Amino acid sequence: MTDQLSATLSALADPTRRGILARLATGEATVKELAAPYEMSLAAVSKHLKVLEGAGLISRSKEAQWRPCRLEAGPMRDVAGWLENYRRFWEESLDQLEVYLAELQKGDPGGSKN
Amino acid sequence: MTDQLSATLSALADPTRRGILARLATGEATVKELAAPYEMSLAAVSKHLKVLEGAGLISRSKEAQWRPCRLEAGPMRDVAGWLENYRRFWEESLDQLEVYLAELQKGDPGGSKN
DNA sequence: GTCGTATTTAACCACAAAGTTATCAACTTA
DNA sequence: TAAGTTGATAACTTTGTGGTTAAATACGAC
Repeated sequence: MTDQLSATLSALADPTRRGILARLATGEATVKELAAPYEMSLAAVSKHLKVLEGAGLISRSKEAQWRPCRLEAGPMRDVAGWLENYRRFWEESLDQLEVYLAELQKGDPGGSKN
Repeated sequence: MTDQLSATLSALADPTRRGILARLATGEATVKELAAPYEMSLAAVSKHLKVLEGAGLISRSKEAQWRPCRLEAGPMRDVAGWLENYRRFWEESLDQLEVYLAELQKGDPGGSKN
């Protein structure tokens, strides 16, 4: 799992980490603040932050004894870009569903035109 | 990792599995065909396919002793949808970069207008 | 310097993931 | 029926992940 895209997807695959990102979308926050909504220990959240930082999804600054985190959405752009390769497939399948539904409504006159 | 989005992201986080999906984007393929590009055993690829199927990213039909796989891109749409929540952040950061570069070119007359 | 707060690190545990080889099952064909 | 092909499954090993508690670090306040 050495490549960047894998690291990003893997970081995003955890609901706790996605929750942290959602919180950071509203602005910077300290580790303690980020940990508040979760029942797990602060150490566990700290590890999640390390994963997110490793994937480049957050950055951390220093401010006295606090280490405020901020969202860095750059890597998500890469994911979105990769997904674009497949957009036509999920749109296509919608199209096919629409075609199917249309055929149903017409009473299927000529059902299989392929 | 019970939720659908986590399952999808986790399935996509593996480069072998993404390779398999890329191959399937060109059309249906059997397990053996999908395994050909990789050095790992057929059993390992079979497990990857199970993960992809579990995430709803592929479907498998039966055809004699073959089990041809096809791409099912539906779950990717959910990922793309989730990512949309963050698009403004990566676009915003690009904007800020552009602003910064523009200021540099102008020789920074009034550098910090915030 | 000591105390309290914020955060990280270390050591550990349980479990899941990714791979292996060997075996089994389903199907086609001779 | 026997043999070959395709694929899945079982048992196992290794490594990674997500969590724990306890100790260490960094800083501000007193």
